[in-house]
Amino acid sequence: MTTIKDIAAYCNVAVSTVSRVLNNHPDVSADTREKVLDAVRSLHYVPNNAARDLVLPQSDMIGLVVRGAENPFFTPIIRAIGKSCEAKGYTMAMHQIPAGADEVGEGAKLAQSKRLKGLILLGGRYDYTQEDLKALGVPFVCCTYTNHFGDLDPSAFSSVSINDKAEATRAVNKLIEQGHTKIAILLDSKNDHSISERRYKGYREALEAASIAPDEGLVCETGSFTMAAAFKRTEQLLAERPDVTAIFAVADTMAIAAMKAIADAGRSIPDDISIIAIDGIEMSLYTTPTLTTLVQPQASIGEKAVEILVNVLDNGADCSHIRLETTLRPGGTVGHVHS
Amino acid sequence: MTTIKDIAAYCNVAVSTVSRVLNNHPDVSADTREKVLDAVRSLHYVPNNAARDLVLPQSDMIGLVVRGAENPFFTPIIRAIGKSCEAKGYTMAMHQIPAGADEVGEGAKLAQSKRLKGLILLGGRYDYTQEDLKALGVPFVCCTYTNHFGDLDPSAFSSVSINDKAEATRAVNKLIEQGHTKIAILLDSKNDHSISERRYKGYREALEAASIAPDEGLVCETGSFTMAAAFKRTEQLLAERPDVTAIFAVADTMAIAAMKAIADAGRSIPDDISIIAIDGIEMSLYTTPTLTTLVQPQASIGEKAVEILVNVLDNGADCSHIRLETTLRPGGTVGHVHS
DNA sequence: GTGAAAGCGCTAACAA
DNA sequence: TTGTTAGCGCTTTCAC
Repeated sequence: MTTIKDIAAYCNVAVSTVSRVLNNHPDVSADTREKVLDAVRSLHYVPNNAARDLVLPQSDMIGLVVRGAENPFFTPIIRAIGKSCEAKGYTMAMHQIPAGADEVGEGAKLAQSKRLKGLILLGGRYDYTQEDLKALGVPFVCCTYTNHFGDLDPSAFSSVSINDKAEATRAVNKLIEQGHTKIAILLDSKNDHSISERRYKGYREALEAASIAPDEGLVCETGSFTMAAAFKRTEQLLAERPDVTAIFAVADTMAIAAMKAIADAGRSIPDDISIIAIDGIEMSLYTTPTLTTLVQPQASIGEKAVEILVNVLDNGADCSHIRLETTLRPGGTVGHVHS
Repeated sequence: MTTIKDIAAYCNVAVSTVSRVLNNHPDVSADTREKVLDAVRSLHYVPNNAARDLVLPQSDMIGLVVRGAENPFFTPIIRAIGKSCEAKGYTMAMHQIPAGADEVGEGAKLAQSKRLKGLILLGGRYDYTQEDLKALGVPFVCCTYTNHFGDLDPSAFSSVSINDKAEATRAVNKLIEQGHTKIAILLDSKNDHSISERRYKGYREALEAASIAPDEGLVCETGSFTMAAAFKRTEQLLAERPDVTAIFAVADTMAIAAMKAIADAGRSIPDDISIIAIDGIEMSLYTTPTLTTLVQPQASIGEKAVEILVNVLDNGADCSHIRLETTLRPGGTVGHVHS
């Protein structure tokens, strides 16, 4: 393995000179610079990041901890975060963890072991406590969620998300407007302390405002965000409740699985069953009919997250919370009730 | 930041003792071990990987370079690779690069800067030259592809993939069996030196074997693997060639986009147009009708890749090439020709 | 069973 | 403009 020492020896200069060239310091003569650069190429030198990280007080890295990276909803957000980091002169280090894992613990480890400057947590829990964050030690922003169930002081963390409850209400209202009253909700769990719980609250509020009595038989918990679970649960719903005329799915993926179950059962969308969701993943543009959904501004979510963090890092700005709005993308899955 | 020095001071032992405890060396008294472990917890110690990597001759890391990670086809493979690495006592370091980027160059950098033991390249090019691999320096395995267009000596690299050409032939034969002769192919490019080119060859062979004259008007190049491009190109095909009765898409995502274009054009699947693809992503289970596709054994692909690499690493085994087979998953998108 | 000390590759004072 | 050197946190001989 080639090191700067080898380069230095090869060029008859000191290691510090090589280091200066490598880091684009100004105080090097053009001659020396060229000589070193040549040696770098011909000796196939590649910097050892471990050594660099070790000596540098901090890296220029922003850590991204993604919880459940198999979720296609995150893909465009991740891309946006990567691009924004680069544009601001930072490097993004992504770390994927399973859907159930502890993003704060992982983030803390990442932050220390890689000397991160800051952290973006994508798709985490809504219930951090002050205690949880003790270990973190660097500024961070919660991306796609905030801290509804924890006891965090809003001035101690940042977040970018939609208003899950309000958007859910808005989605369900679209169904109510069409005359639906037998409206099912398809969710992970009523009390997952995460988006399902928040969106369930919004669903209940919409029903209440329209004086529709809640109906436990229409609350379809799946126990996960997988399409397979959503499919099975929808089959069950259709079998048990022939009176249902509309479904609100808390995620596009679940809605797509539900649409399949509905089609398989020989019912038609939207004539027999209407369906609406929240997310706006690429795939939902290609269902037949096109899924009606509240599209989250995925790129903006990613960009804003980086913006907030960099502002804190570079300018010592205060923490902030951004609530973005969804855009209704009318598809063909919501229609008048026929019953 | 807590270091082993702090722990050592706190416990009144030497740093070497702390290091021994941290690395599970046997020569430490139970007492000392406990004391140190306690300190680790209460001082919130997290090892600094940079320092560890620096001093260790090699890390236990296997690098994974994913080219075009937005492709949902890769998701299960990545998961399998991660799990397998862990099971074999290795750590996976994933590095995502854009669809067009140079995976070998990136891999070489990664390998040297992180002192990787080996490398898995996911979704790379088929046309490496000996020269390209000079820089790499560690054993590697090509995952989902092999070296059809380059000049590599098969004994100098490993690969896990399907036989793209043969599987494409198989897919197209399924259409021919149903009486189709006006069979379009939906692909990135006829000469992308990658899966499109290989699968195009298979398509041509199937036609030839069935004495169907090739028809350039039915070769639909999209210039990318995006769904949007596949959708547009299918619209164009339907407009220009009302005689087409079947489509072979080189990827499930493209097939799903095509199905939407067909439905939007008021044609029915499979009555008017049949469609078959290769991949078997989760989403293709939830289209209506269910997509008929040749399912790649995604988990096995990932597992085999790790197995080969670890075998080379641990046992000095030779490079090897594994060709896996797909499984036909009959859906509802292929039917008899009606014309 | 434990400690002292060398050194991994690199950067950044400080000297020259 | 360049060289010398200390030290980042860690592991690992080599003594004791």
